[in-house]
Amino acid sequence: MPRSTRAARKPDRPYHHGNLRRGLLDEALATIRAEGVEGLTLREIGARLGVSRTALYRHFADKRALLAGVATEGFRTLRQQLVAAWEEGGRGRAAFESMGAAYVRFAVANPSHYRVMFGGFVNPKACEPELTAEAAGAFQALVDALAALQRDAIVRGDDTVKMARFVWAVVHGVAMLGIDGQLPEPCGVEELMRYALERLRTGIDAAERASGRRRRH
Amino acid sequence: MPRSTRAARKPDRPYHHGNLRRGLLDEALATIRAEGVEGLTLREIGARLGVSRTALYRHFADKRALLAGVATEGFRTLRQQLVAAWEEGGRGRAAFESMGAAYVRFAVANPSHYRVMFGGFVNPKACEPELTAEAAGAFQALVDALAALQRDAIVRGDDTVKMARFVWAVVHGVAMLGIDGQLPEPCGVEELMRYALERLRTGIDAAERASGRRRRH
DNA sequence: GGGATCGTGTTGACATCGTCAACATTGTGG
DNA sequence: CCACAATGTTGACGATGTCAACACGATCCC
Repeated sequence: MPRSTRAARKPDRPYHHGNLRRGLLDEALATIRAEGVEGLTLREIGARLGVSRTALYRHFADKRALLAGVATEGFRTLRQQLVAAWEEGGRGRAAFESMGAAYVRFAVANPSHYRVMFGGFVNPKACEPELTAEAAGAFQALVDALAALQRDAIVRGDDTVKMARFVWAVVHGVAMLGIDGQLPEPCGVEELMRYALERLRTGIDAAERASGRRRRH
Repeated sequence: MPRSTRAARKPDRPYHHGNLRRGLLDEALATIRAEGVEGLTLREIGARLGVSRTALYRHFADKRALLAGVATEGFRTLRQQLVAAWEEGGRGRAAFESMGAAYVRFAVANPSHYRVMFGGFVNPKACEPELTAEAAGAFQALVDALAALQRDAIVRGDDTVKMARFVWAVVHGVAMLGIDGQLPEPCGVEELMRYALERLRTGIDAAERASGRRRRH
């Protein structure tokens, strides 16, 4: 029957449908982006791909597995944007703040996708090794940047991973506030992020700290 | 029929079942706590209360409305614990840090409940005025504490709400990391929180900032 | 070249869920 | 005492995730 206007001269067309797994991930992400995570239904994305409802069970064990795949790709994209911001920004302090802005920008631009990544829809318990690996990769981008800043004595010499977790918490929190609409306007996120980066540097204490209390080792 | 061993001399027993709305909220929270948000089913909590499945539609318009109620109570509890930590801690810097610890403790002790509050299951768009009011109340506790610290010149004189948002983002981010199991051990949250409070005070910059750059107005 | 075999997609069916409409029951006010 | 509103029940419906059985298609092995 009319397999729609597909199935053409594409070289990588393994079997019946041209790379269904790819299409499933794309279509799922599109649906999530349009209608939110709750609006995702397996039957609909099957129909939208011109394929039956249970076809995806040959590529994903579960609905959660599909969501895990979407989350995995989200972490991959996020890492790419973080690394790009870091490298294009000159790998200095400005680049670091550019990373923070890129993080929040990603979250605000793709709120539903971001929620799939962090909303607890996927088991963090190593059920999906690829997911945890990709998430760790995105985090590693932040760790690497912080380590570079430490080498240049721009930031404190604390335990890098611990400091990275702190920074991650800050940007994650700002992104969450922005996504949940708990900020005045949509553009309020960027203003809050600017302020957060400032306070991230100097802290919130009243500015009377002398240069004592140095602890380099 | 055996209405179970209830319906006794309780004074506040408006109609057939003794305060069903209260029971629904409690049972829903218990189920969520035990099986997560996804495991909540209206039929099951009805059965667990010895009541039919559609009984709750007399008290909540929707499943989302029930979840909104659970979230509302979560914000109320959270605010109470925040205020308690602040007041019992002496309303000083130590009390402020105690507030942060209390926040994260609440989130880690009730991860599923916390997720209902922030997981996007409820519309932030003023659909539930009581929910937004209670959430604002919890946030206000933080604003009040920060304002007090500002009066005592313990923290910077920045815009209080903006600084409160920043602090909220930090504790929210730390809590999220802890809930998602992205931290080594369960007790890793408290260690990260301790570190986060330290860096919240002093920032992450290398400690060479002179006392210049003061900006009091 | 022709079956065996595995990968891939389809159909049918089922249990479960949220929700609505209609009905029953219970407490309250005139 | 009786209408009435508040509260709870039953039946039913559409939608959904998922499994079992089957059908098609490519590839491999002799």
